[in-house]
Amino acid sequence: MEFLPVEEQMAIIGRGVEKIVPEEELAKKLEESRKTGTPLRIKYGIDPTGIDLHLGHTVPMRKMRQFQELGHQAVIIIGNYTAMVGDPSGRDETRARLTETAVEQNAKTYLEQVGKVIDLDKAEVHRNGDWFGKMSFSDILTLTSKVTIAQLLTRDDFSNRMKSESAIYLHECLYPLMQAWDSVEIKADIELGGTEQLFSFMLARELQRDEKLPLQIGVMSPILVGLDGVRRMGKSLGNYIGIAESPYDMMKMFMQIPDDAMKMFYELLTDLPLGEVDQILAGHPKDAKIALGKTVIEEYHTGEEADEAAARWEKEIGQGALPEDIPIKLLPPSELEDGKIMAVKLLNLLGLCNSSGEARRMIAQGATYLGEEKTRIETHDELIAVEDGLLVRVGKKKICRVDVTGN
RNA sequence: GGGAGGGUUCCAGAGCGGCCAAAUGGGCCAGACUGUAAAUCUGGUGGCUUACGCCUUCGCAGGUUCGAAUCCUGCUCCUCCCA
Repeated sequence: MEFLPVEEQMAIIGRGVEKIVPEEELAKKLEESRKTGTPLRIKYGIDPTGIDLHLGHTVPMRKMRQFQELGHQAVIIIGNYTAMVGDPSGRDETRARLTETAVEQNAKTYLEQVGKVIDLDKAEVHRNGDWFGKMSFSDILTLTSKVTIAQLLTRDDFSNRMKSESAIYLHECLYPLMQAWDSVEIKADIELGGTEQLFSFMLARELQRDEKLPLQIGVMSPILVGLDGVRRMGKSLGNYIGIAESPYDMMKMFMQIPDDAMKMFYELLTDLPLGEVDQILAGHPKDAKIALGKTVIEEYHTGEEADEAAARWEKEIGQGALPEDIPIKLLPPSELEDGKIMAVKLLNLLGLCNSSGEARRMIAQGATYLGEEKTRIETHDELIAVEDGLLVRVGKKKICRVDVTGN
């Protein structure tokens, strides 16, 4: 097996990485691997806790792919047991525990998605239940005797919870230990993850030392921010772009990120040379954002689809053209009087507003429009003459056509 | 087992027995602005009603009172402290 010179490998690995600990050992490992022709074992663990992976997850995953391209061995851990605990990292409350079957289902869809980024044919995939499931209680005792409570409590997430008097459950304390033990089991040389994983990564080294194994190195990516550009991209915050989403949906979301966040997105989600990125960012922010969206969308869909999505965005949002797919909502003709209906009732019946109170508010705020030419509805008791195919919209996002014919 | 403090509208978090559908902040929605955004500013954010108004909500169940989110009793759940 031929490997690139160490410096070249380091350059690729170093991109978009916040911390490598301990950094000096990485070069040594690479050196060693190159000399002996042995690929390094790169670990990345995912807990199948939900269904959708989002771009935040892809940051370490992309790093993994780069390692693969450099000729190293990808080792994916499906944390089916850790998922049952719930990672306390960066959380201020206990995660709901998942059942074994739910986890198993998630694991399947996860792998499909992971396969979009990582070359699964060349990767080892393990479930940590394979070893944790076999542990006896005394094995667990041995493992738990490696860490002190004080060590655990130094972690931010735990100490914050202590301060705010919220609960820390015993099983949560095992999480970092379990994650660390995975590294022992698979003899990891390098582990990928976000910066919040530092504690577990270091713990893994201690366990490996105990087992007389080579110590792993942590390669930690920065935390990708979400659509708000501030908080981390995460499912619970609802600010994420899922990798299974349609090209157009992705494009819309990309266009929503704050300008300032673009640089980070470029760095972490694309392979474009950073010099080129700077050039793009020096241009018009809107163009830069479209280019960003296209580049990323291409990875999960096709180039044509990415182009289409961009064109459609330009048309529908940029120029305010009508969307391609306007839902048609039935309005029972019996609701009409002389072909007319009260504005509030109309919005409510079409499901554009959840209650007539909301409809009233929307109208008062000037958020309701009729027809192609976007005539505003002025008052809540206005009588609207409804014709088949009438376009009704509320705000920017809700729109439909009325069907009064009953078919 | 003992003690203390809590459970309020999406979240956090105020709340004097009447002026509480309930402060404030966040989130979210809308409007203005704009290159999409962000930021900013403005408004909105239980339900029903054309309107006056009405109805349901403050862990649960009762009670005191003309009147309770606010007082009392029981239950329940949560957190902390001592053992």
